[in-house]
Amino acid sequence: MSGPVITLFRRDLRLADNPALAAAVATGQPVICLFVLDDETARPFGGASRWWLHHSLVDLDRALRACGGALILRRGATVDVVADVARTTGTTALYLARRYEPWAADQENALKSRLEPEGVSVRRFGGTLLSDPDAMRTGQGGPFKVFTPFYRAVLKAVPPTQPVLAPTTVPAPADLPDGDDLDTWALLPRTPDWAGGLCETWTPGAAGAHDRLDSFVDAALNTYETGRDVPGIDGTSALSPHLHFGEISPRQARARLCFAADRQPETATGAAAVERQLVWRDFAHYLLHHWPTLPDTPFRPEYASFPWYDDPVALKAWQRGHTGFPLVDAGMRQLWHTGWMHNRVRMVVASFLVKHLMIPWQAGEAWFWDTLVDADLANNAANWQWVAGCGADAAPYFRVFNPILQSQKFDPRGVYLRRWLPELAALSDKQIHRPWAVPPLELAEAGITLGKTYPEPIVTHEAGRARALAAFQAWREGAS
DNA sequence: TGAAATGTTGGGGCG
DNA sequence: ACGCCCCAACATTTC
Repeated sequence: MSGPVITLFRRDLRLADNPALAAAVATGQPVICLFVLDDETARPFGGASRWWLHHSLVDLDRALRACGGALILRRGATVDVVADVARTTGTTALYLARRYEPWAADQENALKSRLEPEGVSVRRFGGTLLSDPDAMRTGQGGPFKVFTPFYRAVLKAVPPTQPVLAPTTVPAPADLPDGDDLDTWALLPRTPDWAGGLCETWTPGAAGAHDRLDSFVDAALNTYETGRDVPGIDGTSALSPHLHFGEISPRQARARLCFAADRQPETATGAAAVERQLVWRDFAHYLLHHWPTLPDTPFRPEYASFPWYDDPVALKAWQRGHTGFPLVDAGMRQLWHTGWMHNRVRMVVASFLVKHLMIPWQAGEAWFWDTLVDADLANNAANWQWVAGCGADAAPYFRVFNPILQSQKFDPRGVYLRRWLPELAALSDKQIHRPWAVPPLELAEAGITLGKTYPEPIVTHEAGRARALAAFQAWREGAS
């Protein structure tokens, strides 16, 4: 009688299309499903992520119980915890999905070197990304630094395939190892409980992920290519947190889009555009895998000497949505309330922080890390660096988003602005994008007192833009 | 996966 | 008829 095997769940909190779990079940041995809360090896979860993780673990445990398994929860350094569970249960093999954070390779190697001398084989699987970052190379043999060639290479190397079905049973060993009670991890906010908006917005877990994908395919896929830029409608998939925690795999999402029955031409267009976004996700993880310093250090090293400002007052105004620019403030308040922000608005608020306020992108990255339910080290770092101009294939520093134009262009009726800034709701569609330019009488009629009910702009667009461009030019001349 | 400044063109009003 | 100007529309370049 051989001992059990361990499936280590990390960012793959699902049963279907989970290669590591499928391989563990295929051994025919009992399977110990283990999740380790490891605040020692990895960067600790942000607040919003902890809320999501709690509910996702509840859902995964429920799904496992429905097919004869159970989820064992432990806390500590992953290598120590796994070694302990393996020793006390007579485990013969460990199955896990690879991760690509800077610490991941070390951790996976440490698991190998600790467990294999004790007779526990370690097998790593994919499933978190569409592509294998080690397999994707340019013609010269180096790693990609530009998105478009990477995108083409991924589409060529990884055609859409059908996901693997969930196992019907996950046989648990007769003697389950001890695990923590999830509530003792205190992942949910207590005093104060700020999670109300999150609860209203999200259903963490695999079932919630597939419901979300279904409703997206029904309601928004055909218009995705243009609708994805309109923050006032549900034009995006909003799958990001589900993908981050692996409640749904990118292959599952892609297959649902690409193999949809009775596809119309616009369905194919929308599917291709979503697929492109999934490859952006792969690209961010690819960059992080090959450049582990991406979360802290500019990809273009010369940016280390860029003269960023240390401005805690402006940073706080940005965080709280008190900049005086309606689109920026609406975005930051959507983030605070729901743990998520529309992608178009993310670009605008990020550009505002690093250009108009000249605050380092790392400060924005840290805030997003704490407040986003989809906080993801790879996406967060790669995208902040992209906006700041110091990333791979980045927008140049002088590309400054105009928060007023973006507002007029993508939210012309002020639908998004009114949803998140009710204090401006009485302004007209024309005026709501720039309340500081509204005549005093009309402001009064709309019940607005600038500086009281809604802030004055903390910097004008023209001055902020000019300051950023001047700093950029002076820095470049000084560097050369 | 910009925006603003600058340059070019062409239609139409008008002396 | 012609030249001149204005300006919108579009293209290019510059930040």
